[in-house]
Amino acid sequence: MSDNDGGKAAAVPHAGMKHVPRQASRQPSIKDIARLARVSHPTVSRALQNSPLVNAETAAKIRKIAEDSGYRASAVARGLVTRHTRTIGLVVTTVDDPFASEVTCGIEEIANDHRYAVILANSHADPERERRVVQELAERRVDGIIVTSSRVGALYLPLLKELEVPIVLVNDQYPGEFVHSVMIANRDGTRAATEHLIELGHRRIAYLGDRGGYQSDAERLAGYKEALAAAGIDFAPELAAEGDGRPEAAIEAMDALLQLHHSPTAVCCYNDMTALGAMRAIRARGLRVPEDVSVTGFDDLFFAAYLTPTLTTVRQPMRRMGQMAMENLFKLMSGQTSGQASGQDSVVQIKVAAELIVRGSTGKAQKHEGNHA
Amino acid sequence: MSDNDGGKAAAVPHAGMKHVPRQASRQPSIKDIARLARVSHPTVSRALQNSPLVNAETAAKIRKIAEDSGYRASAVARGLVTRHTRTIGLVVTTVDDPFASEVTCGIEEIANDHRYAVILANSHADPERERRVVQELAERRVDGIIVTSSRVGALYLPLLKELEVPIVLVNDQYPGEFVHSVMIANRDGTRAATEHLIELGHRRIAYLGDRGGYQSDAERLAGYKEALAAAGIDFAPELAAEGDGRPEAAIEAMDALLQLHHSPTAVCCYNDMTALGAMRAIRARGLRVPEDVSVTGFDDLFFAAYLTPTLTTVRQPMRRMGQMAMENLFKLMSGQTSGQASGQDSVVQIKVAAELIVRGSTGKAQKHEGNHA
DNA sequence: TTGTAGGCGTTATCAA
DNA sequence: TTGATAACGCCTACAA
Repeated sequence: MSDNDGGKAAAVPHAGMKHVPRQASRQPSIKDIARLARVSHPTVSRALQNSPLVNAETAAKIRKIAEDSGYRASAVARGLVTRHTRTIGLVVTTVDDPFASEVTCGIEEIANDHRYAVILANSHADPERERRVVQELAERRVDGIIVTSSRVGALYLPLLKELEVPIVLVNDQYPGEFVHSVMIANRDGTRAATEHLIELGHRRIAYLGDRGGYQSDAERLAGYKEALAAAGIDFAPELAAEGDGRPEAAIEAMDALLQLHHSPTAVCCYNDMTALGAMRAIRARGLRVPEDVSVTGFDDLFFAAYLTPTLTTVRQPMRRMGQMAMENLFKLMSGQTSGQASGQDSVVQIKVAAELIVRGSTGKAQKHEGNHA
Repeated sequence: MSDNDGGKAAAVPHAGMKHVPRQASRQPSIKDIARLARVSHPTVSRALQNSPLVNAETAAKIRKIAEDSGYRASAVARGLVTRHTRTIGLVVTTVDDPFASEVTCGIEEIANDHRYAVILANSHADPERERRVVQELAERRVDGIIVTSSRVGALYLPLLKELEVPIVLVNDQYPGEFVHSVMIANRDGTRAATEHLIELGHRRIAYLGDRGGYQSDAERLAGYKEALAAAGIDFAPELAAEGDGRPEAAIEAMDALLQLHHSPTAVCCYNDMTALGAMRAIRARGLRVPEDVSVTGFDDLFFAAYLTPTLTTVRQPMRRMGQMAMENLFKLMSGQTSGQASGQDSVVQIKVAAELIVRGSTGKAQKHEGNHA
């Protein structure tokens, strides 16, 4: 008998049982069930997978026994032999960022539908840490990885090649054969927001960005510049400020803008969190939004419609983008297991449309405020 | 040779290689490394674990080879033999709830410090689904589970007994030997908030709760009632309304309160999201906060200090609570592996203090508004 | 200090 | 329809 425990399964702890309170008794294994049902373990395996090649009666009997004994097949053991874990890794800067948590929700939703588990890892926007967590995910043999707002960029390529795990990036991209992505139309978004401000008569418009060095920020800044250029307004470097994507830093940056000799009458923010800080800084100086300064955000987080005034912003379908990333990843994963060349020539880069939502934080420029310094 | 692949490791795919683009070549295994280093695989295992029982030179050589070949030990295989996965399961109602994401952050932080991975699962506040995801976590052989805002309550007990996995609940508790918890002092929190309103002269104070049936809500309602009773104010059932913990539902509920013949001059909300909706509803009727109606929240989410007016609320150290839950779980897990009776008589129920943060959304009651209907 | 042997709990591949 | 038997990749004795 090559059995591991010779019969002292959870159910029947005979032998040397002294008075051990609650022996950390193993969960029942497939062999325990097999013994109870008087069949071989492969049969149990088949029965539990509803294989047609097993007698209906014995299958029912087996399932009953398994049920009664609280048997739960070990995904660990299964993963070892099947070579896939039904697990994906998700790397976000930090989940307490509303953008990340919305995307995460979309991902989890689709993953869960397919009975995949999601391992969550925070990179804290630290490239080094990001690399480390990706490595750890690889050790855990995740079937795929999604990374949002990556900071690593080019550093990925060699790692990816090595990992041989499909990866999808959200709101970042890297021009390589291994990297697929889902991105919002950043440039279109801020261009639309800036055009809207221009239409309202603003000429002195600031851009309050993110110093994190994200591709998103570069693109949004570009969209802002495009709109200015199209309207014949010179880009004023002193009007391009930087926060870190969170309200606190935005306050400082906005305050500095307001202290400029010829301060802006409108500000196009990198995202809604930044806009939150900008609005606060504006009010702190006794100015009003939008009468004195108009503000636009980006993301359309849940609170945007609840602020006073409500926030004009560029909507990003975050949850949907998460879903798309996950669906995309599933495609890649199935393509890979089916022995296909892992989508070398089918790099998918999905671009999602951005939508300007006009609300109360933007208004007409004051007449008396000029257009040149 | 009992080797699995007879030498055709990732490095040397000889034999029948036709023109297969990129053979899904296995990641190198410990045996591959052993062969390359001309030692046995246990030696490799030891070297990689920095075991002192291996010659320093050979260890170095082995590590170099492992490094060069991109070897990453399989956590799956390791988990199978060590019987623990260095993985914990986290069940939240939904990660896009700011409270949940803050808690999640704290958990992930501590887990990551210990090189544990976190599997994220959303219950969507559905007891059935909650049970299902917990089962799945068990199949994946997580070493522990944390559940926030559980809806299952009593249903857990039998399941837990069966699972034999340590569990920690956040903001819910169940009086059983298997369930440990970290909770905020709900009752103290709303009592303090309500007392604050009473001190401001309010007598007609509403409570805007959560119909989800959470223990938190019951406790917060109790705290509100306590404060009223202490001040000799009768509890008016018509002033106890219910939302669902999100702004939209709160708008409706608040609006109904405002339509009461003798409407409230202040409202104590279940949480900040609810307060967000309440404030909007108040404004929608042309009333002002706090001049006409004062509002208090609960949680102190990031946006509370950025609203206009800023929100008076009960602070809950969410991230810290997540950390505590995780630290607690680690204690339970180590106690278990060390062969202890899994903490039967050491059920830990941590109660965290709530702190009232007074800001701008609460003000003195108007003189002309009476105190009885 | 190193190697041999065995087992962790599954699924897969054969025969029977 | 079922049962032996062999992996999967690692770790842990125990032996050398």
